[in-house]
Amino acid sequence: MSIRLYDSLQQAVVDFTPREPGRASMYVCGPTVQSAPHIGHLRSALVYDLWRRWLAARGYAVTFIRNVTDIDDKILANETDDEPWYALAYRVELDFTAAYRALGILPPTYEPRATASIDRMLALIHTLIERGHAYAAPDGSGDVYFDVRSWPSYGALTRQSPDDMEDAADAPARAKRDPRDFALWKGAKEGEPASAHWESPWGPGRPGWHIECSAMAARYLGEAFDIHGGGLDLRFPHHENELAQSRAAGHDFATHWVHNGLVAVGGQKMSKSLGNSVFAAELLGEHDPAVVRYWLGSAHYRSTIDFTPGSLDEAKAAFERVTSFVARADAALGAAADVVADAGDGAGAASLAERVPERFAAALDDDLGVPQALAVLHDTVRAGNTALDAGELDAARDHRDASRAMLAVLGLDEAGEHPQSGGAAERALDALVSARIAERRAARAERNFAESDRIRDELIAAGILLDDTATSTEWRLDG
RNA sequence: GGUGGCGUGGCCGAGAGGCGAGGCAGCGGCCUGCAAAGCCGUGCACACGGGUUCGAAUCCCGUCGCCACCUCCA
Repeated sequence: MSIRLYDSLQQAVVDFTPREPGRASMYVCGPTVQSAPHIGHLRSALVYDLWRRWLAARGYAVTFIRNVTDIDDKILANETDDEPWYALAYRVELDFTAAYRALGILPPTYEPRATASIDRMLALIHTLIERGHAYAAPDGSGDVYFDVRSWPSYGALTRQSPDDMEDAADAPARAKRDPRDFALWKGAKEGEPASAHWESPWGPGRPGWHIECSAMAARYLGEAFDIHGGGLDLRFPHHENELAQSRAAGHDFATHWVHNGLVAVGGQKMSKSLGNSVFAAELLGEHDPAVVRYWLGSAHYRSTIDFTPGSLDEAKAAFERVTSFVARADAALGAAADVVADAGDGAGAASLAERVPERFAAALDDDLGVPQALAVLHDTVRAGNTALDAGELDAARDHRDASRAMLAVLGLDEAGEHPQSGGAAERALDALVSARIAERRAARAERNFAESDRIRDELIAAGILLDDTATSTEWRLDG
């Protein structure tokens, strides 16, 4: 029952083999905080959140590092007179944090910013030069490049040979030995703010994009760790370059490489030039975040998921099928139970995997098969509803508890709470609605159906749906 | 030019040689005063053409179409 995952480097589904028994270390490429988060960012974060939760549920003590790239060409390009680059980066980082939080993405063990590890990057660059895999540009620019030709296995991750690659557009203009060489360090240029420059042996400048991840992964996870994750679009050049520079520096680096599929919009790639980006703020503002989470998880993590106008409506219907069963079972069984445990770290959560059906666990063990796991969840819901219909409360309780545990593993558990059980506003609403329900029941008892239907229609118009059971009437919001 | 992926019922979306995952929508039924919710039933799906096999959506060959990456990308 070991966990299996698709390793991009080996290009095969392999057993997850932690370096230390019982521990799992993950490094995930976080965002460059240049502009507002979109659904692609959300999906990526969600994928690794699900991996992390499942590893934790399986009893691993997970160390999860996700970086923030807070110094970069594009961040500098987006600064204004009123907002310096670092303020922009920080503001956008807060947007990301808010979106992650809304979606129920657990905070990483640590979230390092690139600008806080410049010294580690410089040390790594120094090592690469010493080992003959990097060189300072001879043109006085202050740039330092990785020497692709000095590293024979360059291209291993994406199975490309440098000879077959298209030349970098900027290659001829720079003092590179090979057009494929990439910048480890970028010398300061005219017009750049002094606050974006750090001292180095090659003069003032700032780090290239890729070196930060190599440096921060080593800093917080060590020179070798278990899983490196990121979006499919980062495979090349970013991850290829990370791999090359870390290995060339003598680090074993990641054992496994995991890449998540991208999000398309109406079948098209989402891009700034097409102007079809769907931003986190609009998505989370217009839809229940739990529904967004359900939708983003409903396709396998490695496949492209397509956002279409009806996507979330369908996800909402499917998800509410589950939550309404849990609510229905709670109402029938009395007080809610106590099933949900913390899924974020290994402690106390190990038994969570034991509370989910075996088929559910097997699906997640097999390269995080969330779609198959959701099928098990829906099967459980059907069985639970059948048990409730038959008045088999013990069976219903088992199915409800199993459903709760599955929702917890998927990070969807908070959304399953009864709306009536919340804060003061909800208690007030419940009191008002319950009064109307009592009036309707009285009307029904007198077989005054015109009146009872009028009350029901009035509530529907207010966005409140009624469910009659044999003994009572439950209400829910038409969210 | 190089590398990787995809094409499954009205829609979404798993699976990977032999009982038709699951969801949404539809239709029929049960329940209900009527609804809603729920339950039961209902689909002869795997781009196309060959081949291998007792048996192919799944393996092989070819064809067509779509997509991603090749130094901005989650």
